[in-house]
Amino acid sequence: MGIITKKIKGTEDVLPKQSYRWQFIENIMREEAAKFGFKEIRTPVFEHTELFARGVGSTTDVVQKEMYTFDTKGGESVTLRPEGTAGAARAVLEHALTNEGLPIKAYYLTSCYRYEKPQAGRLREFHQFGIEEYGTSSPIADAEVITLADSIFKRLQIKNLHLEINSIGCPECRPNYHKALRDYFSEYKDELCGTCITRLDKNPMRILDCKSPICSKIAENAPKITDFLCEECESSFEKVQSYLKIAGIDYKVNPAIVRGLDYYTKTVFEFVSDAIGSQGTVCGGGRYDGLIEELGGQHLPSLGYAMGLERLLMVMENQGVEIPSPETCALYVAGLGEKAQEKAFELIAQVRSCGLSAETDVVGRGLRAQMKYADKIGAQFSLVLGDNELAENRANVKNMTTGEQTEIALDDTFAQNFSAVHMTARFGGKQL
RNA sequence: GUGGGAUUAGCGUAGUUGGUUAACGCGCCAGUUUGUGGCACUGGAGACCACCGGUUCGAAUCCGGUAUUCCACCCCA
Repeated sequence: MGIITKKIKGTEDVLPKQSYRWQFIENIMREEAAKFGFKEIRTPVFEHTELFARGVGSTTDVVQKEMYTFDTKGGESVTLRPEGTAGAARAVLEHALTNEGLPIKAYYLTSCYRYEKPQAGRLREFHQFGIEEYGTSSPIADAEVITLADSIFKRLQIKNLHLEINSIGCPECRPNYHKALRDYFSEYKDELCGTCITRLDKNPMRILDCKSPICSKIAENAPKITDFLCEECESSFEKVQSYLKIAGIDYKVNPAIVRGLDYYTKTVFEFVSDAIGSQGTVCGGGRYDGLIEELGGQHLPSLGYAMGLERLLMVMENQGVEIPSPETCALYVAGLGEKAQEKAFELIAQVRSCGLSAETDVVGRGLRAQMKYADKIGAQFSLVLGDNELAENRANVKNMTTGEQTEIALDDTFAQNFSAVHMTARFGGKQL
């Protein structure tokens, strides 16, 4: 296959036959977000590289080795967004949205780009639904956004998701914890894996997350963040948990949950599925109270998360969740000859303006082939137009499921009458 | 970036002591006389056997490299 007919590594096409699956979950996300008072924000697919370096954190893997960065003709460095929060935060600052009242509640539904090696549940272009809430430090907000995620998963009929939460402290208490971790792990410096030795300096919390058997063995007895949280962080974490209980959401505190993006503080959480292989995190997020300040704004406590659409779809597929099929064509009009084609063209226009879908032949097929096509696209009704029908100005509308035929006049009342027949067949005569 | 598996028509597959027209199912297109789909039958289109190179009289088949894909590590959604 030549290069021009081959998609770029790590990207996916969503074909016409499949797109309804995406639309299904996207619609649910939009609806649930609206119920919780979140409005969509759309930001550009690329931003100044510096925004991600500052926002996401220049020491993170995402920034260091996974960004699609390039220079424009004007000589500025821009980057395809590797995640959604930085752009949203930038927009909040740029448009001074804080002046419109707090909290600012927004969601996004977009593509993101990371130059990673593709595998199950991981692509280079992938799609996220994300929640952003700026201007609240209250634990009730933490619980609310988690509740929103939970209600989306419920409507998606996803089973066996585990919510794991943790608190990674704030700039007040985290340094103490980092120190304790460094002291502890330094004892084992000879045994730790290579990457963990670098982590010792840069971000010792990541060692807790290491999958190497030796490191994770050592990490078992490492100091726990929960013993180092300051009063503020501790009480906040407790309140988040009590609100989750009120909401009836099961969770597990997992001290090993450490986010890989630098902006997180206090509450962090993940929803994890075991149905899709090793990339099981279907939703991840938490608080980022320092982000807006980091980007040059005033202190504005904030939080949010993102869920991966591809991963969600994979879970649903593996769990056999039934996604309602899209409506099929209500009426297919088969025409015999040019006169009939013209009439067919006129009739389908009439039906469409009545709010129903209608099609006719556009490739010049014979009657039999047209009927086969009508069957293939799942047309609910069909109608054959020939000389007889044109002469009498009447035709039979055929119910493709039952074979039953109903005679309808081919005049201005056609669409109305067809609509009535269609309605009767679909809803058993009950008008909605 | 590291490691393992895979790669034959649109899709799913068959094809080993290397031998000439690469097979099957599904799908697609058309027909089965006269104006009606699903079933059945008939016919047709569609593959330089991922790419490049090597071994050989001869390679889909053996060897090497590249690409892509799947899976795992890393990291994350």
